[in-house]
Amino acid sequence: MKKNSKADYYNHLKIEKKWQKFWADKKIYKTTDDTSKPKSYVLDMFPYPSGEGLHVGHPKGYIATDIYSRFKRMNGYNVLHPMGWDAFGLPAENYAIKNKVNPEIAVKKNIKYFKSQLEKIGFDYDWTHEINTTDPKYYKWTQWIFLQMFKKGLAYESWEPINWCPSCQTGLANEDVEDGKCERCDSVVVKKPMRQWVLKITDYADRLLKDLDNLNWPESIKESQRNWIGRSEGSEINFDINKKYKFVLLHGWKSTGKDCFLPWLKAELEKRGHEVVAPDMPHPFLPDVVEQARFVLDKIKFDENTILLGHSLGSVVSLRILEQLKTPIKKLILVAGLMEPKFKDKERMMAKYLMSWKFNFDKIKKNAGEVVLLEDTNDVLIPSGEADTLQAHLGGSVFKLEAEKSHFCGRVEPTVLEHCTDQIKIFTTRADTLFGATYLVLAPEHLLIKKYENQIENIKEVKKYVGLAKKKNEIERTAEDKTKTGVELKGLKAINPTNGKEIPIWVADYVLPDYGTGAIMAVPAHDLRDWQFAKKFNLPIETVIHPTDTAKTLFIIESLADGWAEEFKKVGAKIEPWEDWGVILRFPAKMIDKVASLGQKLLKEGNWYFEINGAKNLIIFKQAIFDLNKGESEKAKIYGRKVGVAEAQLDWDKNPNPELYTGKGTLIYSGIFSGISSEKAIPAITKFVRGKIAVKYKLRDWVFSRQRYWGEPIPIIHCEKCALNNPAGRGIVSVPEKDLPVVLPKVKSYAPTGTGESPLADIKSWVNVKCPVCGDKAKRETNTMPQWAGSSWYYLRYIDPHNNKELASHSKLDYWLNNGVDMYVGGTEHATRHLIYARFWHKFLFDLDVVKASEPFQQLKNQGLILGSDSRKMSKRWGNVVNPDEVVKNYGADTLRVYEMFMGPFEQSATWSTDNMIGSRRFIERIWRLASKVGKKTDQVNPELEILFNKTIKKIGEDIDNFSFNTAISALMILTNSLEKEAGISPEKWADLLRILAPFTPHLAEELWQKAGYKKSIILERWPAYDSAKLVSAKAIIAVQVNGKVRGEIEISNEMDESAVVKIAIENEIIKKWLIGQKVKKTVYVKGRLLNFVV
RNA sequence: GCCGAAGUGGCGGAAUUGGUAGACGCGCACGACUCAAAAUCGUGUAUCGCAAGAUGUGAGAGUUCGAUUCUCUCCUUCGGCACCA
Repeated sequence: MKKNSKADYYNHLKIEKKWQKFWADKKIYKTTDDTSKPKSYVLDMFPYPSGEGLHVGHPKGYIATDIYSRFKRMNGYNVLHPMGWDAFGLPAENYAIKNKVNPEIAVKKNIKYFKSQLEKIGFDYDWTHEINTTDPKYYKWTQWIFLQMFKKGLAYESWEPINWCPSCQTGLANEDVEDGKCERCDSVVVKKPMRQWVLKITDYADRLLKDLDNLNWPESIKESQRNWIGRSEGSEINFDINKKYKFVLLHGWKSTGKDCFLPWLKAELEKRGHEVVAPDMPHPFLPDVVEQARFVLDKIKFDENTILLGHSLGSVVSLRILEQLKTPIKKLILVAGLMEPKFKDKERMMAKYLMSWKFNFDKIKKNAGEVVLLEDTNDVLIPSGEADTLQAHLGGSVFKLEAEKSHFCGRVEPTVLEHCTDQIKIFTTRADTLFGATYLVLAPEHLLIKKYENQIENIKEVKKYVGLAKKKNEIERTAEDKTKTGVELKGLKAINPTNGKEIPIWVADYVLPDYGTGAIMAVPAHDLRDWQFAKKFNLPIETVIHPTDTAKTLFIIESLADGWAEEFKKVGAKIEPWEDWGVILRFPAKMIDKVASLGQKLLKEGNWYFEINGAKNLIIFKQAIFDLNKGESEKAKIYGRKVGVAEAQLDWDKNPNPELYTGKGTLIYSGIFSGISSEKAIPAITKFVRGKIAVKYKLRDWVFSRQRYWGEPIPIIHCEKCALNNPAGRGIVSVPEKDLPVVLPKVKSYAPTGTGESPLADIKSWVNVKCPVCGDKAKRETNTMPQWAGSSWYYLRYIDPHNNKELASHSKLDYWLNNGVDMYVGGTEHATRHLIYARFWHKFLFDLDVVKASEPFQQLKNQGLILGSDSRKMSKRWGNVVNPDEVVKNYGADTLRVYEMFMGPFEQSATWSTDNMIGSRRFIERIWRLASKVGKKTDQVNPELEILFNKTIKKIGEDIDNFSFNTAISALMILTNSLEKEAGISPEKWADLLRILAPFTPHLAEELWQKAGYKKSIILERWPAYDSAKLVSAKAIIAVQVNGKVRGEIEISNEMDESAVVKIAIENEIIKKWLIGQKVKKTVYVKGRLLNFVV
């Protein structure tokens, strides 16, 4: 008390209040749009203003951005560091329901409290940029963005079953569900079919994934997003269904024999077991349709199992035939069909006069069964749109395709074949295992089950299973110890396209309806789930992949010259005779190199060898000679197959007890693909079975409707009259932009109705409106947007928060967001929701040319949690919440700031300890006391201090840039410790210290700055520069090692070269002791660090 | 199961183009100041050992003159995804 007069006492309450008022009065932190300066946009994830207020964990990120933004200001940047409120959402609404008050009121109160808490910590926010997502002036633009998405087809209505939380009484997005439970309340989510608005985020899946690579974000967040998007590349492959039909194929004008795809189609269909008749028509060069129809009817019987296919003029014949039938056929396929003489070439226009073009379409329609119309988009003979005309008379489905040759004149027309047979499309990432597909599995929701209802023998059993599966919720369906259930669709079989084998079709709930095609091929030998299923239901298991690294390698030669057998045995080969013409050598894969070099020697002695497809198979032929160096490997392979090498491989590894192997490897038992690697087989087999490479994502479209009150109304109007006028548009009319915002009305009851309608539906005066298009009676959409809507674009509004013409001015957006937000800080909990949604919206706005950069947040940092003193998450439930107001009151805002930054690495979680905080308080008080030394004369100048100052200034700058605040503060403490040892501090050094301290402890720095006689705010000062020539001291103490162990220390000066340093070292008494009697083999000198003697 | 991050004193943590492990802070011990206490200041503080010295960064191996840092195998903790074909 005697030493410290009252005025000298560090009174944090007084000082902090004083400077907070000063900053506010002088508008120190006002952001300007001065575009001559470089900009730095520093952003915090804005809080949801809950009733509980902030706890000490919340400000951790805000303190970091505050330090960072102050540092940027001092380095000449124009800084935007705003704050606002994400205030829509369930807690406010639930509070409103309970207390029967408008949530607006609670939100206002909470914001006021939050703001007062933040202001006490001394942040440099420019409050003139404050925003609130529940302000109609703000959500006007949220609605506007929604409308732009609607216009582009990215917002659509859907009736698909969605996740419904029975407790929150609202639909949820996929992202809101964790382990089948509602993320918010932990209730088990159920599937509920209902009308909802959905945003097509999947259109952006590829870009959302790719652009992650260039972001300066924590790897873990990027990885989470990659997992969430879940891209997988695979193949879509069609499996024919084995229903056998009688096909009647009718060719067109002149298109007989080889000029047409029909012979090929006939062969393909016959291969699949169908009966096919393809008659050659009479007078093909001068056709008479009536005559041809009669000809066919005389020759061929039609029944309910017949499929009639007509190509070109053959389609006209088909129509004539159908007119005359007594009973309907199965299916009519018209390929490049026509019903009027509309040929483009003159010769064929004769047809107009050759025959009658009048048809009894009622009769035809009755007899046609299922109708399929195929049109070539590049048809040179008949005009486009003919299929549509036919459809108008016959019904059925039109497919507009690109034929192999115009007018379907290719000799091979796969698309036609596809429409002839019924198929199941599957998605697989392992097309290499296709030969091992022994059954198919459909999801219970698969449409095919309904289509084949009449042909499934056990349809009752199937329907029962499907019904049960649909009732199950996500948890029941996926968890349950993963026990497999399922039912076979009896009477139906699929055909494995690789080998034509019939395989059973099952329905099982382990196949999900909304991923891939909702159907899979099951390869039990190489997939765990299929394996479990096959074991349970006793389905065949066929091994087709062998692990490459453990594979025995096969080696076939015709005969071995003398001595060679011995050579091969030496490298571990076993030799057996093969067939009646050669021998097989088997050897472990790891010996491949040695065997190969023996093979090389054989080659030189006049034998020839080749390697099949890079698999570790070595095959030598004596009689056939193929020189691989002359590019004859293909020929050699063909020869190999001819002499049965591929077959030999099939026999080689037959295992009566197949085992599960899910890895990739070398193909076996896969026909001509045997011996090649999985990687090569995937595209090759896909092509072989006419599948196509396809990409699937796990990401689902964003369910955007909430059946709750407290959210942005979706700006859509439903009009029945418009729906009648234009059925395709379904009467969905967007609210005209001039009528935005659609303001959330006041209601009597905020409680959700539970019926899937929002409480807004009850307000007749609000719901009933005039249709903006036709003026008729219409109704407003009553769903609201999810909480994530407002936060998906808020960083844009901060830039120009009061603009009532646009969401923000173009020029300001260009300046502040030319490369996105520079620094974004928040918690990891937003990895797969806010951060994906915001990227999606930003990319959409980028496509609209609203923003310049394709990504919103260039750099992202995640703050670690602050846990309660019991190491649990701070929560009212545990009673471990610490209110920053208390800490600020008792220890001061600056102490809180230093402590939170010094607790540990920024991204790591740390346990709160009020005891530990005392260190930060002491540090601040030590600096306070240091002020008394300023200007006092020092006895002698300390050159080391100069070095330390320069080093510290450099380090702090780098550390702030890297968010390494804990080490920055440590460096400040080291500097302070050394200054305490000085008798006096020069005013210049003092000013430097205060300036590097200012971002961390702004109140303290301002106070001491003012005391030192400066008038302007310290935050307007420039960051001190360091002298890079003064970073290393002239003298250094280095370690001396003997054989890598530290044995002593010596003092050297920096200019000394190695020999000088060695000289000092060997004269050192302690070192000497370790070198006596030893011979120094080598010395290693690391400049300024250490010297090592190797003895 | 797949992917990612991490494991260092009593505690929070520091140190990476491979170069003195434990900076800085908390705590603790002793001392100074005081009638006394608090505050403050000083000294010490990885482990074993009186010492010389030995050991030591989750475990084990390897590369190297030298490894917390690089390679391999394994263990533990945390996070993401998960019947996703």
